Amino acid sequence: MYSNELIKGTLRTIILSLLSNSAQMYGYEITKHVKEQTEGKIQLTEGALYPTLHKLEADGLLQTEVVSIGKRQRKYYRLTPLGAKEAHVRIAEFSDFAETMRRLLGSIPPKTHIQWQP
Amino acid sequence: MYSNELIKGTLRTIILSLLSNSAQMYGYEITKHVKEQTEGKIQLTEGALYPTLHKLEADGLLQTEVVSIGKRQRKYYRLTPLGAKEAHVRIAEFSDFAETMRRLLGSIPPKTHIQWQP
DNA sequence: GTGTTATACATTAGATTCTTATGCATAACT
DNA sequence: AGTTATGCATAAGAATCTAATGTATAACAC
Repeated sequence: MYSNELIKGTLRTIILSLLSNSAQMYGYEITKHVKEQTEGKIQLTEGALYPTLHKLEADGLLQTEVVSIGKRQRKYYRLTPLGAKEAHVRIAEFSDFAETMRRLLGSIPPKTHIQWQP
Repeated sequence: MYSNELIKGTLRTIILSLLSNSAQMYGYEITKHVKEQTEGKIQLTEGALYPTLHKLEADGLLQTEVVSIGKRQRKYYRLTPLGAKEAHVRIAEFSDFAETMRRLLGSIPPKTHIQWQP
């Protein structure tokens, strides 16, 4: 598990990214998916997730559909067209940010040996 | 300039990393260095920087030395042994985190070609 | 058949940390 | 003489996370 502060600020990006890879997901599903995909290194808490989902919906980036499973209810979220655009922007931004940080931190050895050809 | 939230949580890591690459730096110098190295994409604000420096010092990760330049004063920060350890941990952690996010966001194609079998 | 775990939503008090603004002062440039 | 750069610092308010709590259904084990 990473230090909490590192994950801060990436929650929106994670949600938007997951929803751009699958038609729709519900909250609980998102937490499980992230936990599995990251081998438990990133674990979203409900107290952070649900308010953020509500915020993204209020901002017009997500739309919801409530589906009944027996007597339980799932609230499925999917990207609006605006949300799809935002997802692409956020994903690209994180990629750029990670590269900028890699250079700034400097001391991170590249995984594969790259011979730079001028 | 990246969206503010993306930078959140990386300030400690940035400070510790810079100080592990140079013997000592002062606050203003840190802001200038980060701005230049990132081509303006990351700009630290004083309201965020100084409280964090004070916190790191209070936590025993940094030690200070005030130097007079004419009538002005600079407060130089350097890593304590504990801070040096923490720097390595943080830098490695960010590297790991970035890789985890890369896989999670999926926006970068995997190195090996995967044929999905329905 | 009942205790535990998993599923599924949500809210809240408190803590942390950032933004934006302000304040003070020296030095350099134009 | 006025503007910009250097250099420290604090503070009110905003944003967002943590940890806890709450409610309820369903599955599984024994």
